[in-house]
Amino acid sequence: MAHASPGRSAGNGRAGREAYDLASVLDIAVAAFNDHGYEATSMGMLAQRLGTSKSAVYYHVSGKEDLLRLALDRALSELELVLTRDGATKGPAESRLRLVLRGAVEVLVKDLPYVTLLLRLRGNTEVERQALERRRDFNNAVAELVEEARGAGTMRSDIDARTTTRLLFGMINSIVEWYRPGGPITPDRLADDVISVAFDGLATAAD
Amino acid sequence: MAHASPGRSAGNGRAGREAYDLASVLDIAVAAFNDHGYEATSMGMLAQRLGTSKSAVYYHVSGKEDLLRLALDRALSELELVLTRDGATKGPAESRLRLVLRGAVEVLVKDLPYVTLLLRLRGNTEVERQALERRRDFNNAVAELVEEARGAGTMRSDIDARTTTRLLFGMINSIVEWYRPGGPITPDRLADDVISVAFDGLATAAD
DNA sequence: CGAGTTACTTACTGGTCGTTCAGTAAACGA
DNA sequence: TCGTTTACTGAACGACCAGTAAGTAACTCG
Repeated sequence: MAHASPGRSAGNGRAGREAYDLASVLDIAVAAFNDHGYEATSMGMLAQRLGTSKSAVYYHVSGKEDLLRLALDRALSELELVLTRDGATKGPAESRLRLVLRGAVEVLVKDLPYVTLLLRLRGNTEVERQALERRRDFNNAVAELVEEARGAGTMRSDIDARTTTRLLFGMINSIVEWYRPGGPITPDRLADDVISVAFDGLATAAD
Repeated sequence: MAHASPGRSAGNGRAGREAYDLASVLDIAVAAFNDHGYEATSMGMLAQRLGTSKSAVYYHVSGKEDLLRLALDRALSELELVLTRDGATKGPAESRLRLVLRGAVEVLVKDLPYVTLLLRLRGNTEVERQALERRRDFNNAVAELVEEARGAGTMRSDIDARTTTRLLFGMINSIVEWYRPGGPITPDRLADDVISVAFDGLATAAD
């Protein structure tokens, strides 16, 4: 029984049968993890969604935790790349901050399921704890930009810096809970809106 | 072996042995649910945290889902009460909105673990779906206040109303992920900060 | 001191979990 | 066609899961 589902790669010059490629397996695994939670997702459920058997999955990955590790690494790598983009390392702190925030929103939308998984971690296994540490490093990098912008006088300083950063991330990260690509709002527009609300607030501009 | 742990109620005039009271069982269950996720938390784990046996837990509650239902009902009831507070039903839309948001932050802090559990729901069981529906009703009530305030001209209208409300909730709800009572920031100050950032933004006031 | 009520304990059931293993079907090069 | 490599299949394993059944210890009341 040949499977016609996407994610198959055949005729690639290698010997042996056609196979699922890892990326497809990962996509489906991440979707399942987000639907039911990582721990509550069984390997049997993954196999069912892939249209194969449990043991077939084990041919591609070494175990359940391996899938989680691969998925989290993808999300984190993309986020970390944002910090090294042109414009994120030079210039006034506020414009660097805006650029990094915009980049974060873009990554969040582009790899929505992967970042969603990352943002829901609780840190109960070593894999999760290491991912949380990398995420904390990213957050700290952004927090430093906030501090710099406060020092430069372009951001308000009447509120605790940590609180500021956390509220900022709270707003941005919440996107994974409701934004779905293909809707009326483009990713570009979303980034504009988020940054505008974050910096200027929801009240009518008072000038 | 008499247990000296808190959450025991003895000498209350009833016949029979002293017992855990439901509130303590619920507190510990909610903490465990938040640590590991609801589905990944076993009744055995709950029993261990309570210092009893699995079947002892079943004497107090009819099952695992019952614990979830009780916990979610508590969080939702408190949030719904905020909508009926004095000042939340009369007056200008913006001040009503500010009052409701402040109330939401207060409930969020007072019943932090319970609201945390509510905010992490995925809707995989009937109990979860019903709780999500009540939560959506609450969100819609706040969304109406936002619409009114926009109509009155006190809130900016250049950004989609749904997006506005979602970013607002994103910021507020993120509190459960980092705020811990007993720290340097009082709940009152937290509410002030959140509402100030939401309405006026993070940029230095331009006047 | 019983009698009655409450709050358990110990032992167990059927089912599901992540993972493994021995065997095999399908594609390839020679 | 044959041998090799690749990608599986189906069955099984021990551990753990939510929930149950039957017995019993602890307490109050009369």
